[in-house]
Amino acid sequence: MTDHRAARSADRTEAIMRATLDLALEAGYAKLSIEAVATRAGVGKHTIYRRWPSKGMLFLDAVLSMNTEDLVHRDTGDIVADTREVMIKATELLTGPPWAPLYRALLGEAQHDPKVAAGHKERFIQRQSDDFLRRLQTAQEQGQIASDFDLELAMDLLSGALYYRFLCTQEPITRDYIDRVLNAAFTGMAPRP
Amino acid sequence: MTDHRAARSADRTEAIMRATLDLALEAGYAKLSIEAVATRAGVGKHTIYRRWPSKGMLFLDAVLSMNTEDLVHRDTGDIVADTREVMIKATELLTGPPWAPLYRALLGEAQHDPKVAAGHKERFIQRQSDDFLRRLQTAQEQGQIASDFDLELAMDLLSGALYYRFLCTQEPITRDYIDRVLNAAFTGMAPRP
DNA sequence: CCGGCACGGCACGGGCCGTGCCGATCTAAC
DNA sequence: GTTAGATCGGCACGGCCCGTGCCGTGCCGG
Repeated sequence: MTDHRAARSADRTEAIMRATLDLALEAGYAKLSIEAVATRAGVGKHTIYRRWPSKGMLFLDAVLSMNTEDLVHRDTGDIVADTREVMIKATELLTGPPWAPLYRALLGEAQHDPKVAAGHKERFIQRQSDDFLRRLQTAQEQGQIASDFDLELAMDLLSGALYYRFLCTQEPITRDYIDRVLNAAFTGMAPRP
Repeated sequence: MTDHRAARSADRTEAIMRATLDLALEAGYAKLSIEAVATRAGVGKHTIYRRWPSKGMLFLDAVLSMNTEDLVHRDTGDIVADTREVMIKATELLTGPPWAPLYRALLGEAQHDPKVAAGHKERFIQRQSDDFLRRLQTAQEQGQIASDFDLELAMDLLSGALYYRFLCTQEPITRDYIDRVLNAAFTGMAPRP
């Protein structure tokens, strides 16, 4: 049966990604080596090189195999509340254990490897942005966002503040901070008469 | 004379950092090795290890040895124009040749090495933020920014959008984009009656 | 029964790590 | 002037990991 062959192959792939995440959590991404992954997964190095072209792409697949189905914007009619909900969930997921060091290492690797950067953008950022943009459009049509406001820029402002904290200042992102970001982005810096 | 000793030492330090930048520009940070730097600088490996604890910290010093004196906010009385000027200068400096790949690699390394992250934050981010915050306070006192607006958040919104583009989506940051960011941050997303 | 295919295991040359040791050079103290 | 100390470049080492061959095995499809 071909099913058996495919199933065996999928099992191996999953075992390799599992071993990758385990080792990365134990010793850090810097210490991660193909040899160690192969040994941990009970697999020959060829079996890894046959599936992934580099350590970065393997790590990308491993990290993105996590469940992100619940990072979807609901539509309760309140754009601020719905956005806040997803921002909190995303922050807790990506900057809390166990994913914080993994996601941080992934973004770090993306700065060194363009293929990892492209994969992350296409398979994670893009996916979240599309969903977010759809929700923003609905809100704009309902008059909850200024009709001439650039929605792509809204995403950059909101996401940017969180990523800036995560990647540059590396300070904790609290719920209070998220509230302040939302409030600031909606009210704007300009003085109100 | 002690001057001679200190001068020789400083010369070596500078030669090592120079060789580091040269090699990083030629072959990329990933290919950078202490051995190659030592050979290029005409120096023993010990001389490098005596000065820096890791490749990351050497690279941090090398990159930060660039001139950033001109990234200072002027005060012409127009906060938008002054901010725009620095945002453009900073973007051209950090995302254009020859510093783009170097600064990108530095941020990538900062995700793997906490000491590099701390050094970058303390010696670059903090320096820029302090200057920016001072200029924002003046503007707020003059009524160009809403009196109750969180100025730290203003920096996160403006800087965040640029860093998000640079590190996550890796799309070009044009002057038009900077203008749109400024405009969006000042007007806010909320509908205006 | 046999052909092919993916596999685990092993070994290889090569590169770089971080660390010792050596001899040369220069400084500072006596 | 001589000597003790510090710093240097050069060299070599064991160790780790890279990416790639090769071999023998077991499982599937024909």
